Formats: sequence, C-alpha cells, structure tokens
Amino acid sequence: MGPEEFDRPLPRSFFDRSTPIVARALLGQRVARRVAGELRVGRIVETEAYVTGDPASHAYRGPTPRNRSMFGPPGTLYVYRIHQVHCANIVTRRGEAVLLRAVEPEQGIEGSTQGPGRLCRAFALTRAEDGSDVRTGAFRVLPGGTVRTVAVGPRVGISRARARRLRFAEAGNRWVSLPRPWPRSAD
DNA sequence: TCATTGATTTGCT
DNA sequence: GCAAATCAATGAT
Repeated sequence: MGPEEFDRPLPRSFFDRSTPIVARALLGQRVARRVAGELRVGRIVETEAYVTGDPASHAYRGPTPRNRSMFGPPGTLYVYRIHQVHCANIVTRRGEAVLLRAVEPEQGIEGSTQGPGRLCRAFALTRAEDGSDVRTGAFRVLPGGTVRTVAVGPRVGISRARARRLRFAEAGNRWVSLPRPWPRSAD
C-alpha cells in the first residue's frame, strides 16, 4: 500500500448507519496511520458495537468530558484510557460507536494488535487522537475487502448487558482476541 | 475531597 | 481460572 491510498479513506456515509451494521461492515476494512513517514496498516478482524440505551456504553449517561467525542459526527475517533491502556472507537450515529478490538498486521506493525489495548499501542493511539476524524486525521479507515464468515457473540470484559450479542469477528482468524470465537457463526 | 469502578493485560496457581 | 496492577473518570459527600 502506498501513500496515495492513505488519502482515499472510506466516506463519512459508511459510518452513518446503524452501529451493529457498521461494526460488521468494518471487518475486512483497513486502519492506517502514518508515523515518521512510514505507514502502519492493519486489517480489521474484530469489533464490538455500543449503542443507545446500552448500559455498557460510555455514552449511556450522556456526554461527559471523557466521552464527548462519542457525540461527534460519524467517523469521529473516540479514544479513552482504562487500566493503563487505551481503547479506540469509531463513532457511528450520535452517542454510538464501534470498538476496534483486533486487526491483522499488514504493514509496518510492531508488536501485537490482538486486543483493544495492544491495538492502540501498535498504532500509538492516545487521548491526543481523541476527537479526530478517521477520514482526515492521523489515524484513518481505508477500504479493504470483505470477510467470508462473521462470527457473532457477547462482548468482552463488560459487567452489564452481557447477554447482547454485539461482538463481531472474522470466523477462524488467528488475530481475533480471547476469548475466542463461538463455535458457529452467523453471517 | 473521597470512594468506587473499570469496553484490559499479565502473570501466577 | 483468578487476582493484581494502578489510575483517571465519575458520582457521591
């Protein structure tokens, strides 16, 4: 992938859809960041959706200094810190977002990209990138391919709304974080 | 100002 | 499988 592809990100309309749809559609797409002239690229293999009325969502109780990015336009990056690590989300519709949980390394990646904390470390994402736009900012979402089969299951690490099946992953992909996919997939 | 909690990771039992 | 690390955001006092 060359530098010119970095300047052809997915359109804003891609993110202006229902969040579970976007979470699924993001599988197979790419994320990229230019660092010191070099490109770091990964293929998205695992995501989670956080929606309106969802007690597990940071936006559940309305805007706060931490989560205000979640109320920005579609394609806004929301980065927060928890337990000494950072996690990155992409805003879909107002107050909803998709958590990036894992990517498959494609170019210029050092270290693991398995799990939201490690993914952020690999792309050097911190609160400094919070609120940026994934079409024009330092960290972008670029067109990739599609995935053959999507596995669906409960989200990881939350204490509320655990029954909801809002975790999406490419079935069988080795870069998907633990706990590993559910035996069967639902397309 | 104080106490609680956590969209994680790591290491040990 | 489970708990500790370790700290900022949040909500209560």
